[in-house]
Amino acid sequence: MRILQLHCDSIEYTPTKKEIKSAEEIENPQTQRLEEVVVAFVAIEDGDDSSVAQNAISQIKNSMEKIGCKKLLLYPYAHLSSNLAKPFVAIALLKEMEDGASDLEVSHSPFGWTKSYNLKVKGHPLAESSKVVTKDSTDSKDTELTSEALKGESKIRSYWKIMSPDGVMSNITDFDFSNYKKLEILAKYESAKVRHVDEPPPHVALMKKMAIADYEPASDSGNLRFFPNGRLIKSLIECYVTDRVKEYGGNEVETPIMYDSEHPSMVSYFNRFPARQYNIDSDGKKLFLRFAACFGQFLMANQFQLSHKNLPYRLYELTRYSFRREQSGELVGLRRLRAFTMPDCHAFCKDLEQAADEIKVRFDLSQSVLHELGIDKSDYEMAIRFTEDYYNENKSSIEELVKKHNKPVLVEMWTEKFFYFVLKWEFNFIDSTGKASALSTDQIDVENAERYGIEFVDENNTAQHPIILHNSPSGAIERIIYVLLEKAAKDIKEGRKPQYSLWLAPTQVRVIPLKEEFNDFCESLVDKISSNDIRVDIDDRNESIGKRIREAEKEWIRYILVIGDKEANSENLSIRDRKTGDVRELSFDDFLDEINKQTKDKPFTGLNLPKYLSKRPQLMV
RNA sequence: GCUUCGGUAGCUCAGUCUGGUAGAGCGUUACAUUGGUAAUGUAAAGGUCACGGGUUCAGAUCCCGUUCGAAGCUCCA
Repeated sequence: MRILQLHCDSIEYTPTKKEIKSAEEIENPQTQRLEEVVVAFVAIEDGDDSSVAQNAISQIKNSMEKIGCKKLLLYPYAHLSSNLAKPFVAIALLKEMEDGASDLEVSHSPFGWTKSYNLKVKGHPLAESSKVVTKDSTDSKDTELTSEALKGESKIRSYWKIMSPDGVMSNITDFDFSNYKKLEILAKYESAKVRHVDEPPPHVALMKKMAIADYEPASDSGNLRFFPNGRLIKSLIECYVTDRVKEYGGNEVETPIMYDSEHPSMVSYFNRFPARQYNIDSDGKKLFLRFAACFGQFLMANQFQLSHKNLPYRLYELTRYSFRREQSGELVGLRRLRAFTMPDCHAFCKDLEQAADEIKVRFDLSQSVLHELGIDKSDYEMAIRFTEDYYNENKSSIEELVKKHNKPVLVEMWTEKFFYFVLKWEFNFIDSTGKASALSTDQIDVENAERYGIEFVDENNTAQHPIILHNSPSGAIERIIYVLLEKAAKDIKEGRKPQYSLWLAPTQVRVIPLKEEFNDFCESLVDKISSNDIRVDIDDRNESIGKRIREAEKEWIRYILVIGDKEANSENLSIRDRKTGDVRELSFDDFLDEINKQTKDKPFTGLNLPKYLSKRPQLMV
């Protein structure tokens, strides 16, 4: 950071025009005049951080004390350096310096504007000085860039409670958890931050063994690859969630995966929520990979002409991918990734009342989607967080959500609004190692409509900012697969057969010819079955019948048809049902019915592997 | 990101403490076998012991660094 400090009789400056896109918004670009003031021209350089800003402001304050001046103007002045920091960093640090001098009469001239100015510098020896403050010259115990938002977060004050379905709140220490063990884990996990695990989560081995997904060493950590089985499962889940959101009223859109971090909306957002994101330098443009679908949808909604009659209006996108550069130590299998697929549905509502109605609809949608994916209420615990003010004014609508869940929920009450939302709920899956992971979530956002300039015209023909809800009905798709695999691992551990929901099974029916001479018969049988939208394959390998059945079992294939003389000459099919382990006789049509009943209302896609096992490479053991 | 532990055949792992010819099972390939509801038999191929450096007559083994993974911490808009 470079500073030119001048003790002036007076300064007069006039903002004339914005120099960069991310220039600070100002109310009135009028001429400002200050008298008996220290003007600090400041250039914030690449690499400067919070510690540099603190150091700089304390040096300025020191010298001001010497000359006995109480008035400070921070004047962002790019021309002192050729190695400037990114604007959003600069704005944050400037703000931090201003806050650090709140005991003085302090102000700053607008950032990012061309200004004309006129100043009269005093004639005493200490009137002019320059300073260079760098990280090296600063005691750098805090090397991370700490913005106001991050510092604010550590200062957040909140109270943890448990709310029963009847709306009664109790302290965590008073609540009887004996019937709610998982809620107790969540409560301890969140509030006391108690975590101890000494084994890797079992889904990591399963995702490889079942040839679903694996780490890709040639990429960055947390960027997985999905094998044909995994792609098929993921694709079906993606389709299903999208279908359900569209049915609810979401309009699917597609937006870019990278954004300009110097775009004004981003600057303001980053200033509030500095992210760990992937950055890309492209021809001098500072791009970042999106970490949510919010930007794309908000920037799009900004262009829409909205009337109160259009609301609630719902936009939806399934991001493949969202990127978050999570700390390397936090990445695990399919639970926590750096690149993940996230359904994200925003509802623009005209006021808090409409938002409270809308959030109920989405709450039901989320529970229903999870249920159909194979995740029941008993598998997750609900947490709800809100500001004290929101609670006092909307008590009954909060209680209604808790009542819908019909189990006690973890409550976090914030004394102030720290984030952009006033309420947030989420469903947390607790795995066998006691780790909590959020699945579905919804938020009531009262800030971003203004930040992104989203407006609707109300009944009185006045422009207003809508309230925005942020719902992911399922949470990340990878995380859904993680939950399904963790549940399967639990089944294995407790002696039950793990299984896929039939609509998600990579192979639904396997046909095994007893001898080569039945291959033709099997071929036509398989064609007949697959023409009814069923994923069926043929194990034509030269292996014993026992071995081929065993391998089908290991792949969790629900139905096995062994074809020999008896079957080739029979009207009926002999079906080995893995669920029971028995062999049943069924007519072809009854068999189709049985399958269709289980896959009804679910998306279908064809077999994603070679039809013949003899043509299939082994991907994983 | 920090601390700790780990990386040996395609996979799962022994061997490392105590330095001296690279091991097993599964899988793969070939041949035989044509089966009746959870593993047919025989044989073969397959390894710069993660990468780079050091100590030593000699390093998978001991030491240092890097990288990837795991657990804990921190974090999760």
